[in-house]
Amino acid sequence: MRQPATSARAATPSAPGSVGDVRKANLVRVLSVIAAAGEDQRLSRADIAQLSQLTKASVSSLVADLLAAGLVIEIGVHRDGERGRPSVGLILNPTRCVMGMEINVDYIAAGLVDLKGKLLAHGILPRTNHGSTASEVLTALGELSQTLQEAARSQGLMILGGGLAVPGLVQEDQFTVLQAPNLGWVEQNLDVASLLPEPKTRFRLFNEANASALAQQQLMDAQDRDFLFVSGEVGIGGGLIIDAELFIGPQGHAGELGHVVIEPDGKRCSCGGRGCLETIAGQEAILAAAGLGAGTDNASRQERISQLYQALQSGTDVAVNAVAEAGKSLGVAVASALRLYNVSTVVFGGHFAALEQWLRPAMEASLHEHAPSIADQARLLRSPLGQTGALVGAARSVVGDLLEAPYQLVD
Amino acid sequence: MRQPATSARAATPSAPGSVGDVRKANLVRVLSVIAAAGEDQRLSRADIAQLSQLTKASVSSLVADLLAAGLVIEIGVHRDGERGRPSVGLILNPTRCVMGMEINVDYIAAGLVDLKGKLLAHGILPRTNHGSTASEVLTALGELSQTLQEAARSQGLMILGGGLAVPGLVQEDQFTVLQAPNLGWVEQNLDVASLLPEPKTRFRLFNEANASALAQQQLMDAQDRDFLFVSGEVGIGGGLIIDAELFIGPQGHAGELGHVVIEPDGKRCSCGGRGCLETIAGQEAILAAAGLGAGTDNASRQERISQLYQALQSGTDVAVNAVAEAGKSLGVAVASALRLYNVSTVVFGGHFAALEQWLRPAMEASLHEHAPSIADQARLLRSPLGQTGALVGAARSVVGDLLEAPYQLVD
DNA sequence: GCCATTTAGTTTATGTCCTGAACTATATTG
DNA sequence: CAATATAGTTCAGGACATAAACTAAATGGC
Repeated sequence: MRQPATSARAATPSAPGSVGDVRKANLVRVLSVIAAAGEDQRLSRADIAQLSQLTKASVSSLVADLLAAGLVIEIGVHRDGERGRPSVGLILNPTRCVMGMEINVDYIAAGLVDLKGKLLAHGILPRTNHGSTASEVLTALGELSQTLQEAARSQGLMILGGGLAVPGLVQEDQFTVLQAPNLGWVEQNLDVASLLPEPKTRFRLFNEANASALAQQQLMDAQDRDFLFVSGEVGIGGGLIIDAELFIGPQGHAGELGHVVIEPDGKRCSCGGRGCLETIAGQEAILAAAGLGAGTDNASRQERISQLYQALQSGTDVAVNAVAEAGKSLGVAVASALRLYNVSTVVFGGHFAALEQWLRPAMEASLHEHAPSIADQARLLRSPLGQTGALVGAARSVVGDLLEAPYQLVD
Repeated sequence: MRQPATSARAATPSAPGSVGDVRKANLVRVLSVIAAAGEDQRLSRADIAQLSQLTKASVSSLVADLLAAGLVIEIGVHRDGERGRPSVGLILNPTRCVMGMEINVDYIAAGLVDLKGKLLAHGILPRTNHGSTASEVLTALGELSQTLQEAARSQGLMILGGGLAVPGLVQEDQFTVLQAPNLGWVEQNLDVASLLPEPKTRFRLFNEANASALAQQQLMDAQDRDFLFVSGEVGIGGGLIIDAELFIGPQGHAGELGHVVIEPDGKRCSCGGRGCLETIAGQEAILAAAGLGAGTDNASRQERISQLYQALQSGTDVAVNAVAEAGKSLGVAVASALRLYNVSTVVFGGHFAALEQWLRPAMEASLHEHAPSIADQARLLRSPLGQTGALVGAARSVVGDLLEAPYQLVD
């Protein structure tokens, strides 16, 4: 069971090498040119020919297929003030979309993302998922999905596929969650068939940090082709983008920054190890260090987190120090990760984004202390992604798959 | 799914998408089938047609081009005991080769590697390169190369390209060594033009650990498509193979295991950081911990290393403990790296291979302590590569490039 | 108002390359 | 020596990109 390892993409058809493959490749080429166009840009066939290095004749023929497949539509345009025959604008079909979904510890979410990667509609439902079985959660998510499917119908949107993000290790090809300690799941098989209406063309399962990294990618400059996204949720996840592609490693679990060893003689971790980053910079670890550990005042985690922010705002030493300590450890983990991956940009999301002002000084100092030769080029960014980040990323990745295999939709 | 950055291969021609590209792809396909054949296997055109999924007609035509390019030769075969027209055997041209070279701290080396990846001839010249300028070392290497070129001439071998491995960070596209602290080099531009005879088709520069990883790959089972090679030389390098391709990261420096942070409050490292693996498990660190630090008895490093092995053989506590301590730290670094890369096989080369029996127990214990959930699946192997490893790997990689771009040689 | 100019897009002839089927070449078996 | 089996080549046909010619539809100058 060989997995496409580094990107989990439907690899270029490696079957025979016939002339037909050229057309497949060129369909992708044309489509990617159209997809890369700016928001209000309406490329003509002539523009595409120039950008894609194909001839006008080829482009016309390829575009005809894409129109037939419904991936692209024509928009008549009369360019004022210029001579010559006016061009016909071509854009990605705005009525085609993909459903993105997320199951997190404290909520479920779903939304519709168009072929441009824009979130058209979404719903977030608070829900305590820890302890629920997968099927219970999926039932709730299925209802949320139904609501969005109706919204899609009323707006004339066609749903072409779906992506689901969960906070844990996944085995994508079998729709299985291998481990999601924060959900209390071990080896849960997800029956995702009911989440989407027919005809879906593709459904994929993602780790939450990986999906968020994909969403973050959309927000970055086009030249930022490499970065590490660090997701501070209940656990600490990581998603790595290399050469503008998600790098997931041989079994799809690369980027697990939360279990990088920071203190060889440190505390026991939930993973069974010792001294992992999560034991110092995980949500519960920070809370505990700030004197707000589980059980304090019988408060829920949400309440304790609120208390933490209050304490930070008022400058309470124990809280400030707890976060600074986490920042120091994050700096160490980042130093090692940057060395191993050879990336120079790190984007922090989740509670790390929220804690930024208290985290950053210690983190930067630690990075300079432990890897001065790369610290100066390193960029540490705060992610603006909110609760919809993971679902958008999951959907966007499925959109990417569709755009890279348009011939599956061409008759 | 573009791939260039992660594998540094001559990417599939991403220019226009013409019918001619099909032929290029099919040339590669046919050639890779021939290259994948066993040592004594002589595939016929019919065999190739079956294995490559192409028709006999196509294969005949493609093979004709490969014969013309000199990459493949025919060997007449009469298969006894079978009916039908006998087949004509096809094998990679055994008279084509690539020169692999290495500059290390204590020696320079060069050798000829055929298209099958076999080392045909080689020379190793002890030389203290630390302190020499790049041009001095290259002059010496050029002489060694001349010797091998004469050997090649006398055996009728044609040299198609070359690869050079150095113990440091390289910028391949400019033939520049950015840093090689153990050679005392900073930003050295290598004038490699004189190292090879014309017509060379390709020359590449490698980090030593990366090149060794490529050589190790040749020794692994075909299904071992992912592993981390850890090279214990004067420094500690790493080479990562993902999905049977070298992963070098955005700037080509991924895998720097030597500067993973093991002890956040540890010793200052030569890289400027603190607590890096090299400060504990580097050659000098182990020697120092064993009471054989630089300057001891005015002995050279080679002599001190000999003393270390003697002390280990006789069970001297301080030496045994020094190596065990290094093993523990290696276990920590490996735990983090396996988590970040999601590979499960690690191969140890250089002095780590030599120290295996003293290193392994502590390393395994440490890995189980710090990452028990993955330690059981992890395989820690000892590399049998000797001093020719890096040069073979560098050459083999260039061979791979040639076999993946045969159309450059086809008229 | 008309014609030259300009740009968009289509049509057509051509060449490349793969495919499948027919065909040739060369062996073994009875 | 004929039947059979396997290897490899030849040839007609189709898919596709290309370049150049051609049609379509606007603007601008006179």
